[in-house]
Amino acid sequence: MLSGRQEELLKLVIEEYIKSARPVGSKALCKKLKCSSATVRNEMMLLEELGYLEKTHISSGRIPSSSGYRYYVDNLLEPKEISGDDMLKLQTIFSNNNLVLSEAISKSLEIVSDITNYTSVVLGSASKDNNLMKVEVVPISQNKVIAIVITDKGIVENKQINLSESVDQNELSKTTELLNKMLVGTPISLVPSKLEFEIKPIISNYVKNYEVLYNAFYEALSDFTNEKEVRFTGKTNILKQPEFSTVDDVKNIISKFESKDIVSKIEETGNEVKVYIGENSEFDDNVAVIKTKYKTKANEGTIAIIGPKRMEYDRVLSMLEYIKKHIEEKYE
Amino acid sequence: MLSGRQEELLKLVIEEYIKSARPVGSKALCKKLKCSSATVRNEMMLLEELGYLEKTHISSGRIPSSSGYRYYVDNLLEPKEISGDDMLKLQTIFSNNNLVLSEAISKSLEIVSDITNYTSVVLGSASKDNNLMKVEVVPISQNKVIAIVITDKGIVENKQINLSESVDQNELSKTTELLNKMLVGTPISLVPSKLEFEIKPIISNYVKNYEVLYNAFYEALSDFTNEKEVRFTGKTNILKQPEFSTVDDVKNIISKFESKDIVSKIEETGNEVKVYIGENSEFDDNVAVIKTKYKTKANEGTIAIIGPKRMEYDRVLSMLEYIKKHIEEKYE
DNA sequence: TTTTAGCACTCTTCTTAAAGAAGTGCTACT
DNA sequence: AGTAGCACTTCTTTAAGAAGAGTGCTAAAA
Repeated sequence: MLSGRQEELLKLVIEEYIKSARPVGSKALCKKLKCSSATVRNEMMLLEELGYLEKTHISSGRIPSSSGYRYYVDNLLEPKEISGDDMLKLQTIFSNNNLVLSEAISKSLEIVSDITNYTSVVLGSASKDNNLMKVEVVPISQNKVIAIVITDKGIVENKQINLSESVDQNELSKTTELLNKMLVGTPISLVPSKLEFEIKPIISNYVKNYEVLYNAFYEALSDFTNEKEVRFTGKTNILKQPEFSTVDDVKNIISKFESKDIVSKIEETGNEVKVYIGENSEFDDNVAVIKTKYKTKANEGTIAIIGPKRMEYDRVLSMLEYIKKHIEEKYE
Repeated sequence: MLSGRQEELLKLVIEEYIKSARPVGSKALCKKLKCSSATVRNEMMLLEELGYLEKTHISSGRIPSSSGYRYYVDNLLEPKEISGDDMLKLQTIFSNNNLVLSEAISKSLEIVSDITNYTSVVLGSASKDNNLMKVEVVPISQNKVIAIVITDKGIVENKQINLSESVDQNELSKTTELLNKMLVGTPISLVPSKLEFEIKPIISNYVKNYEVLYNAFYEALSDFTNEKEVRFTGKTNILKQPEFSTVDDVKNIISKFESKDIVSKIEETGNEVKVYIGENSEFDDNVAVIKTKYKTKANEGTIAIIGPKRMEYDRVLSMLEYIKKHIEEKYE
């Protein structure tokens, strides 16, 4: 357990480092702690032994370690209200009634990204408790049809299908009718198995190209579950941070942004706004990720801010909380 | 006009520089030109005076200037057939009949990007000569409907609409019916004005929420014309090129990739495969862009490869030509 | 027992110098 | 016209020294 002064010191070091991005020396903190630099040094040694502070080299000032930040976020950060300025900017989004959910999310994260110079990510995903509302098959030429699937939450997916032979108009509408009759109201996740085991046996008798149609629907439906859209804003913002000052750092972080498994790395399951620091972020040792899941009736997904470990935690936390709350209220 | 030997020399310098990425000295070319380094130097001076070669400093070897590359591409590049290996890889795409246009394009450019280590861009855009095939309005809750627009080229757009008051089911289907009757077959570009001037007067009498519906359709339709999708592959590939060795170079090029007006910078109007070098590329002084427009019945757009000026022009040219040709044939 | 002053020490950063390499331009010769 | 030779320029690398920042430790003061 840290003493009051040690906590105070840790806090000062971190906040100073967040501002300046350079190691903090003992002298700089004398006045604020009302003691001499020697005393500060002694305390710093202790904090270093405990793993909260580090040195970049033997005679440098101190920088916070990942667990230093961790301690700071968990224990030292007073639950700060969102600042008036920041709130004002976000309000322009949530007071606009013409925006649909995805726009509101994108735009509000854009604001965060702009004013903080960090990078934001939205991981949109259609929630799995969509129910099928309507199926439509529209022929657009001799051997091309479009399968359209609409859910009760207002999500529309479509898939173009090339048929090997031309399909009879009648067969098509019969199929569609049947599909609608049997599928409307079914949770999307159950549709594929229903297609396979309940509908296929009935319909395969009198529709020649059933296989093809089946596949097309299968693909259109899999877009709901598989395809999680990732939207970045301000990918280059984070490069303005002084921690990315070498070519390799920059290349490294950029290629992480582009990497295929970004989804699994960003996706959040918890319901609170959480802070992941460094190694802990699963993303990159040199960044912190603040993220949360949002959940409305129609959708759920993750919103995240990626910044240097030396990040304005309180500010970002309060903004993300504000956004999450308003999204969930407004699009409930 | 350049002498035979001068052309030969220019070609050798460029090809050597493309391989090595370092200034080419006179000694390196003696054997190939069967003369002494002094002679090579004399010719080099001449080529420098003509603006085709440059020095990085007073006693360095030569590197090609933008107009050097230009001359090379326009006059020295024998129209090279695509190499067997490259062709083989691309054939896997075009022999697959399950791919729709946009997938085929993306995947083939992915291949180019992978094997060349340059960055590729696809600028997809629904062609304007889509005709409206079907309009659908699906209510999903009390005061939410989805407007769906389908064209004869198989493009589907949808827009969710929040209605201020709940809409009568009957009114909705009447409206939809009318819209279909009057709009089917209309070129997409003409739909808005038709909506405004022909349909509005008729319908506004007996549908309360006509304004809202109108706006929704308007927005769904504008997605066809406005929204040009930009898809990059291998954004980080180009960073492997040695010309991007300083932080600023990297940051600079990355932020160009992210910039808003990327569309206008990449979009190509010409029908051939064209090469833009350096300043000429409109994109960045340090890159070359090879691009062409593709055009099928349903779509048109631009495909482009962005690489260093020191790019394997012949290879990329032949691959892009191959891709363009096969796309246009296959999806004609 | 806690705090402080003082000092030697370490490591970084900046500047300068010197040595080596690469390659040119020019002159004079073939 | 082509070539050999050489002085010259510039870059790159390495080394060395000086200045600056900040530490850890010791011993004295509170």
